[in-house]
Amino acid sequence: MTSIPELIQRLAVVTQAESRQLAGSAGLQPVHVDVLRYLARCNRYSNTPAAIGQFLGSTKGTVSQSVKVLEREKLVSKLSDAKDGRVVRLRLLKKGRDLLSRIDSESPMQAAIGNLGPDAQSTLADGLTTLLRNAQRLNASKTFGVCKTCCHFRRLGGNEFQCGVTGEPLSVDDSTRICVEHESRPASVAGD
Amino acid sequence: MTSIPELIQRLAVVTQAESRQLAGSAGLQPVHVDVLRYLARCNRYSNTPAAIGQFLGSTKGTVSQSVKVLEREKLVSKLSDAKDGRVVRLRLLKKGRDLLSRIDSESPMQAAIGNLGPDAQSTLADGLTTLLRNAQRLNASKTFGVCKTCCHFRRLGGNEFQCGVTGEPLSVDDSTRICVEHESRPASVAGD
DNA sequence: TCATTAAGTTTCGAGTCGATACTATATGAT
DNA sequence: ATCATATAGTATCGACTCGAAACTTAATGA
Repeated sequence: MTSIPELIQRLAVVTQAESRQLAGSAGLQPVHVDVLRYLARCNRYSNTPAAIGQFLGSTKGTVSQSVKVLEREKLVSKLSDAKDGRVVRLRLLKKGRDLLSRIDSESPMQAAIGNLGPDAQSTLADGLTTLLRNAQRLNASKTFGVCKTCCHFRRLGGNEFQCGVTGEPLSVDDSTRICVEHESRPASVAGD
Repeated sequence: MTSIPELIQRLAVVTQAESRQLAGSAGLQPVHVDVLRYLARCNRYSNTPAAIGQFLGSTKGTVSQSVKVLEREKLVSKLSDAKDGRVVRLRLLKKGRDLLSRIDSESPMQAAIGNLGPDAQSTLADGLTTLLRNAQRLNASKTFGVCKTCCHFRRLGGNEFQCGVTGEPLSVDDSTRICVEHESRPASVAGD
């Protein structure tokens, strides 16, 4: 019986090694793939270098460098925000999207999860979720959840939603995307 | 409900950020701590640069560099093997051991796991173990388990054990240490 | 004895990463 | 309106990782 920290570390090593290999086959570093994956999952408020830095736990300097590489490789494009001239908006280009799906389809880790059986998957997901929430709370790090699970998420009725922070309407698709502004709802249904 | 790969990735980011901070406070990189932790857990057959490389999924060149740093910082010492002049044996020095325990005691992730409750912990450990085994099998990577769970582990009777590969006797302590030569036993008790 | 293999080291180039200094745009208090 | 301050991002530096390749030394085997 191995301890949980050791298991997580092992899993992280395997994941990292796999990521290095898959990213390397495209001439990239693991972080670059992490950035692409984030951009594929985040909502329209969260596609900025600053948000990436918070999501990946790195500084703006590092993010700036990484983005430069991705831009050079035509995987991502920059455009500056219309309202605030300081902020840069990042767009995942087709080449980036294709790269991501290729990588995901070749990932043995993904396959390993698929081999797990639905029950095992859902209990594992539950355990990991609680652990992650705990760790994030103790580390005082952002939760970065999906819109739907945020305390500012308002259901207007039917398939109409609204963000309590910006007041903007949200589509069904919006509601499943990752947001920087995400705040967990005070544990309602989730097991403790 | 977030997907398992995403949960693992989030957990890895939090762990990595935490590790960077804790390692950084000692003037080290995360990898250095990983090496120290491995040396604290491995058995007498497995304290070589080559084994570290396999355990951490990096090349011998990289390991050589990292070990050089650890040696410079007096956290680890080298001595060459008596039987085989090519192999280097690494010893974790007191300063290294102390650093490790300080880091572990300050880790919010450790605390988060502690907050989990015994039942949640054991089901989580089970899920992670199966997932890890699957991933390792698919990645054709070494399992690196503890002696006790190896297919070459022989129980002689009482507290006397033996390694089927080297033929050497193993103590109780030996049997709980990580080994490079580890091979999983063909799934006997472990749940699928 | 000589080729081959294995364990480590060294060096190189691209890149991460934290730190720091910097630019440019927004915001807020007087 | 002005000026201090905060925020988003960029640029540069030094220590380090990492893969690759060349190299050294020691073991192994035909």
